[in-house]
Amino acid sequence: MRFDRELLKGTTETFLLAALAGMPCHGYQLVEQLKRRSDGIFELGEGTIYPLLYKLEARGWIKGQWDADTGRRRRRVYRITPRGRRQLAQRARQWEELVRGMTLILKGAAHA
Amino acid sequence: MRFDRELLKGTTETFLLAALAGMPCHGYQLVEQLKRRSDGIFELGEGTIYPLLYKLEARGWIKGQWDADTGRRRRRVYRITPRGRRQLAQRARQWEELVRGMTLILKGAAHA
DNA sequence: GTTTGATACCTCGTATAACATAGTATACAC
DNA sequence: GTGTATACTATGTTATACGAGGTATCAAAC
Repeated sequence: MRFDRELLKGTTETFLLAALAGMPCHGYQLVEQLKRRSDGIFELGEGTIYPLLYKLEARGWIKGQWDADTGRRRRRVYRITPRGRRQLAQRARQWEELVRGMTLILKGAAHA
Repeated sequence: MRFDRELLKGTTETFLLAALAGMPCHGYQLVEQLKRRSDGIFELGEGTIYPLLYKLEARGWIKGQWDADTGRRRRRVYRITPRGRRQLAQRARQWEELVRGMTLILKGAAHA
Protein backbone atom coordinates (compact mmCIF):
# COMPACT_ATOMS: atom_id res chain seq x y z
CA MET A 1 0.00 0.00 0.00
CA ARG A 2 1.06 3.54 -0.65
CA PHE A 3 1.02 5.60 2.54
CA ASP A 4 1.35 9.34 2.95
CA ARG A 5 5.03 10.00 3.13
CA GLU A 6 5.30 10.44 6.89
CA LEU A 7 2.77 7.98 8.21
CA LEU A 8 5.16 5.05 8.56
CA LYS A 9 7.76 7.03 10.45
CA GLY A 10 8.44 5.54 13.79
CA THR A 11 6.59 2.33 13.03
CA THR A 12 9.05 0.68 10.66
CA GLU A 13 11.59 -0.15 13.35
CA THR A 14 8.84 -1.76 15.37
CA PHE A 15 7.43 -4.03 12.72
CA LEU A 16 10.90 -4.91 11.52
CA LEU A 17 11.83 -6.04 15.02
CA ALA A 18 8.56 -7.93 15.22
CA ALA A 19 9.20 -9.69 11.94
CA LEU A 20 12.67 -10.75 13.07
CA ALA A 21 11.23 -11.90 16.39
CA GLY A 22 9.08 -14.24 14.31
CA MET A 23 11.98 -15.64 12.34
CA PRO A 24 15.55 -14.73 11.35
CA CYS A 25 15.76 -13.20 7.89
CA HIS A 26 18.23 -11.62 5.55
CA GLY A 27 17.43 -8.19 4.14
CA TYR A 28 16.07 -9.12 0.77
CA GLN A 29 13.91 -11.81 2.32
CA LEU A 30 12.58 -9.36 4.92
CA VAL A 31 11.05 -7.22 2.22
CA GLU A 32 9.10 -10.26 1.02
CA GLN A 33 8.23 -11.52 4.48
CA LEU A 34 6.89 -8.14 5.54
CA LYS A 35 4.79 -7.84 2.44
CA ARG A 36 3.44 -11.37 2.72
CA ARG A 37 2.78 -11.36 6.44
CA SER A 38 1.14 -7.93 6.38
CA ASP A 39 -1.25 -8.98 3.61
CA GLY A 40 0.49 -6.69 1.14
CA ILE A 41 0.28 -3.61 3.30
CA PHE A 42 3.97 -3.08 4.00
CA GLU A 43 6.08 -2.85 0.87
CA LEU A 44 9.46 -1.49 1.86
CA GLY A 45 12.16 -0.82 -0.69
CA GLU A 46 15.74 -1.93 -0.24
CA GLY A 47 16.78 1.66 0.28
CA THR A 48 14.66 1.56 3.41
CA ILE A 49 15.44 -1.92 4.69
CA TYR A 50 19.22 -1.99 4.59
CA PRO A 51 20.01 1.31 6.33
CA LEU A 52 17.41 0.32 8.92
CA LEU A 53 19.08 -3.04 9.54
CA TYR A 54 22.46 -1.37 10.01
CA LYS A 55 21.02 1.06 12.49
CA LEU A 56 19.21 -1.59 14.52
CA GLU A 57 22.36 -3.70 14.58
CA ALA A 58 24.46 -0.72 15.69
CA ARG A 59 22.04 -0.30 18.59
CA GLY A 60 22.38 -3.94 19.54
CA TRP A 61 18.76 -4.85 18.91
CA ILE A 62 19.53 -7.30 16.11
CA LYS A 63 22.64 -9.25 15.15
CA GLY A 64 23.65 -10.12 11.60
CA GLN A 65 25.75 -13.08 10.50
CA TRP A 66 27.05 -13.94 7.04
CA ASP A 67 25.45 -17.11 5.79
CA ALA A 68 28.20 -19.71 5.21
CA ASP A 69 26.14 -21.59 2.66
CA THR A 70 28.20 -21.93 -0.51
CA GLY A 71 26.81 -22.01 -4.01
CA ARG A 72 24.71 -18.97 -3.25
CA ARG A 73 25.05 -15.27 -3.33
CA ARG A 74 26.43 -14.37 0.11
CA ARG A 75 23.79 -13.02 2.42
CA ARG A 76 23.54 -11.67 5.90
CA VAL A 77 20.99 -13.23 8.22
CA TYR A 78 19.68 -11.11 11.08
CA ARG A 79 18.37 -12.31 14.41
CA ILE A 80 16.74 -10.33 17.18
CA THR A 81 18.72 -10.02 20.42
CA PRO A 82 17.38 -10.06 23.99
CA ARG A 83 17.79 -6.28 24.08
CA GLY A 84 15.91 -6.14 20.80
CA ARG A 85 13.03 -8.08 22.35
CA ARG A 86 12.83 -5.66 25.24
CA GLN A 87 12.85 -2.78 22.79
CA LEU A 88 10.12 -4.44 20.79
CA ALA A 89 7.95 -4.87 23.86
CA GLN A 90 8.35 -1.19 24.70
CA ARG A 91 7.57 -0.11 21.16
CA ALA A 92 4.53 -2.36 21.08
CA ARG A 93 3.19 -0.70 24.23
CA GLN A 94 3.61 2.74 22.70
CA TRP A 95 1.90 1.54 19.57
CA GLU A 96 -1.09 0.28 21.55
CA GLU A 97 -1.41 3.65 23.23
CA LEU A 98 -1.23 5.48 19.94
CA VAL A 99 -3.95 3.26 18.53
CA ARG A 100 -6.07 3.86 21.60
CA GLY A 101 -5.65 7.63 21.33
CA MET A 102 -6.40 7.68 17.64
CA THR A 103 -9.47 5.52 18.10
CA LEU A 104 -10.82 7.88 20.75
CA ILE A 105 -10.33 10.94 18.56
CA LEU A 106 -11.49 9.39 15.30
CA LYS A 107 -14.58 7.84 16.89
CA GLY A 108 -15.37 11.15 18.51
CA ALA A 109 -15.30 12.85 15.12
CA ALA A 110 -17.54 10.24 13.54
CA HIS A 111 -20.64 10.98 15.63
CA ALA A 112 -20.19 14.72 15.91
CA MET B 1 2.15 10.29 26.89
CA ARG B 2 5.70 10.55 25.69
CA PHE B 3 6.18 8.82 22.36
CA ASP B 4 9.38 8.00 20.57
CA ARG B 5 10.27 11.03 18.55
CA GLU B 6 9.07 9.81 15.18
CA LEU B 7 6.04 7.73 16.06
CA LEU B 8 3.50 10.53 15.76
CA LYS B 9 4.68 11.65 12.36
CA GLY B 10 1.93 11.50 9.82
CA THR B 11 -0.76 10.95 12.43
CA THR B 12 -0.97 14.43 13.93
CA GLU B 13 -2.58 15.99 10.88
CA THR B 14 -5.17 13.24 10.92
CA PHE B 15 -6.22 13.54 14.53
CA LEU B 16 -6.15 17.31 14.31
CA LEU B 17 -8.57 17.19 11.38
CA ALA B 18 -10.68 14.70 13.29
CA ALA B 19 -10.80 16.93 16.35
CA LEU B 20 -11.88 19.91 14.25
CA ALA B 21 -14.47 17.75 12.52
CA GLY B 22 -15.90 17.20 15.99
CA MET B 23 -16.05 20.89 16.84
CA PRO B 24 -14.45 24.19 15.77
CA CYS B 25 -11.59 25.20 18.04
CA HIS B 26 -8.91 27.81 18.36
CA GLY B 27 -5.33 26.67 18.69
CA TYR B 28 -4.86 26.93 22.40
CA GLN B 29 -8.16 25.17 22.99
CA LEU B 30 -7.19 22.37 20.59
CA VAL B 31 -4.25 21.41 22.75
CA GLU B 32 -6.65 20.92 25.64
CA GLN B 33 -9.35 19.21 23.61
CA LEU B 34 -6.90 16.71 22.14
CA LYS B 35 -5.52 15.88 25.53
CA ARG B 36 -8.93 15.51 27.10
CA ARG B 37 -10.58 13.56 24.31
CA SER B 38 -7.62 11.21 23.90
CA ASP B 39 -7.62 10.33 27.60
CA GLY B 40 -4.33 12.19 28.09
CA ILE B 41 -2.50 10.37 25.33
CA PHE B 42 -1.96 13.29 22.98
CA GLU B 43 -0.21 16.23 24.57
CA LEU B 44 0.92 18.56 21.82
CA GLY B 45 2.84 21.74 22.52
CA GLU B 46 2.02 25.06 20.95
CA GLY B 47 5.14 24.78 18.83
CA THR B 48 3.50 21.81 17.18
CA ILE B 49 -0.11 22.96 16.97
CA TYR B 50 0.24 26.39 15.42
CA PRO B 51 2.57 25.61 12.53
CA LEU B 52 0.34 22.63 11.81
CA LEU B 53 -2.79 24.79 11.73
CA TYR B 54 -1.14 27.22 9.31
CA LYS B 55 -0.16 24.38 7.02
CA LEU B 56 -3.58 22.76 7.03
CA GLU B 57 -5.18 26.12 6.33
CA ALA B 58 -2.77 26.81 3.46
CA ARG B 59 -3.87 23.50 1.97
CA GLY B 60 -7.51 24.44 2.28
CA TRP B 61 -8.43 21.67 4.69
CA ILE B 62 -9.37 24.02 7.52
CA LYS B 63 -10.40 27.66 7.63
CA GLY B 64 -9.58 30.08 10.41
CA GLN B 65 -11.56 33.13 11.43
CA TRP B 66 -10.72 35.77 13.99
CA ASP B 67 -13.20 35.68 16.83
CA ALA B 68 -15.00 39.03 17.00
CA ASP B 69 -15.85 38.59 20.67
CA THR B 70 -14.68 41.68 22.54
CA GLY B 71 -13.37 41.65 26.06
CA ARG B 72 -11.14 38.74 25.24
CA ARG B 73 -7.72 38.15 23.86
CA ARG B 74 -8.30 37.89 20.10
CA ARG B 75 -8.25 34.32 18.90
CA ARG B 76 -8.54 32.45 15.67
CA VAL B 77 -11.22 29.77 15.45
CA TYR B 78 -10.65 27.00 12.95
CA ARG B 79 -13.29 24.95 11.16
CA ILE B 80 -12.84 21.98 8.90
CA THR B 81 -13.74 22.52 5.24
CA PRO B 82 -15.43 20.05 2.86
CA ARG B 83 -12.04 19.35 1.32
CA GLY B 84 -10.73 18.80 4.82
CA ARG B 85 -13.41 16.21 5.46
CA ARG B 86 -12.48 14.35 2.31
CA GLN B 87 -8.85 14.47 3.34
CA LEU B 88 -9.77 13.18 6.78
CA ALA B 89 -11.69 10.27 5.32
CA GLN B 90 -8.71 9.33 3.17
CA ARG B 91 -6.31 9.62 6.09
CA ALA B 92 -8.59 7.53 8.25
CA ARG B 93 -8.59 4.77 5.64
CA GLN B 94 -4.81 4.78 5.53
CA TRP B 95 -4.70 4.68 9.29
CA GLU B 96 -6.98 1.63 9.39
CA GLU B 97 -4.71 -0.14 6.94
CA LEU B 98 -1.63 0.72 8.95
CA VAL B 99 -3.29 -0.65 12.08
CA ARG B 100 -4.28 -3.79 10.23
CA GLY B 101 -0.75 -4.31 8.93
CA MET B 102 0.83 -3.71 12.32
CA THR B 103 -1.60 -6.07 13.99
CA LEU B 104 -0.79 -8.84 11.54
CA ILE B 105 2.96 -8.44 12.04
CA LEU B 106 2.86 -7.95 15.80
CA LYS B 107 0.49 -10.86 16.36
CA GLY B 108 2.68 -13.00 14.15
CA ALA B 109 5.68 -12.20 16.33
CA ALA B 110 3.81 -12.97 19.54
CA HIS B 111 3.26 -16.68 18.90
CA ALA B 112 6.49 -17.37 17.06
C1' DG C 1 28.24 -19.12 -24.57
C1' DT C 2 25.82 -15.19 -23.80
C1' DT C 3 21.80 -12.82 -22.55
C1' DT C 4 18.19 -12.38 -19.22
C1' DG C 5 16.07 -12.13 -14.84
C1' DA C 6 15.91 -13.12 -10.07
C1' DT C 7 18.53 -12.75 -6.04
C1' DA C 8 21.21 -9.95 -2.72
C1' DC C 9 23.55 -6.10 -0.98
C1' DC C 10 25.25 -0.98 -0.68
C1' DT C 11 25.03 4.21 -0.60
C1' DC C 12 23.81 8.94 -1.13
C1' DG C 13 20.64 12.89 -1.29
C1' DT C 14 16.24 14.97 -0.28
C1' DA C 15 12.06 16.41 1.85
C1' DT C 16 9.59 17.22 5.86
C1' DA C 17 7.78 16.74 10.22
C1' DA C 18 7.43 17.12 15.44
C1' DC C 19 9.31 19.54 18.95
C1' DA C 20 11.84 22.72 22.02
C1' DT C 21 12.49 27.25 22.87
C1' DA C 22 11.79 31.95 22.98
C1' DG C 23 9.10 35.81 22.30
C1' DT C 24 4.77 38.99 22.17
C1' DA C 25 0.32 40.46 23.83
C1' DT C 26 -4.21 40.62 26.41
C1' DA C 27 -7.42 40.03 30.36
C1' DC C 28 -8.38 39.63 35.09
C1' DA C 29 -7.84 38.89 40.06
C1' DC C 30 -5.63 40.48 44.14
C1' DG D 1 1.30 46.87 39.59
C1' DT D 2 2.19 42.03 39.97
C1' DG D 3 1.11 37.45 38.82
C1' DT D 4 -1.26 34.03 36.19
C1' DA D 5 -3.83 32.05 32.53
C1' DT D 6 -4.89 32.77 27.93
C1' DA D 7 -3.51 33.06 23.02
C1' DC D 8 -0.68 33.51 19.06
C1' DT D 9 4.02 33.80 16.31
C1' DA D 10 8.58 32.34 14.70
C1' DT D 11 12.99 29.73 14.27
C1' DG D 12 16.38 25.98 14.46
C1' DT D 13 17.39 21.08 15.19
C1' DT D 14 17.17 16.27 14.39
C1' DA D 15 15.60 12.12 12.57
C1' DT D 16 13.74 9.39 9.05
C1' DA D 17 11.55 6.91 4.90
C1' DC D 18 12.35 6.70 0.33
C1' DG D 19 13.96 7.11 -4.46
C1' DA D 20 17.46 6.30 -7.50
C1' DG D 21 21.60 4.67 -8.54
C1' DG D 22 25.15 1.13 -8.24
C1' DT D 23 27.66 -3.76 -7.68
C1' DA D 24 27.71 -8.74 -7.78
C1' DT D 25 26.11 -13.76 -8.18
C1' DC D 26 23.62 -17.55 -10.05
C1' DA D 27 20.27 -20.32 -13.00
C1' DA D 28 17.75 -20.84 -16.91
C1' DA D 29 16.74 -19.82 -21.59
C1' DC D 30 17.96 -19.01 -26.32
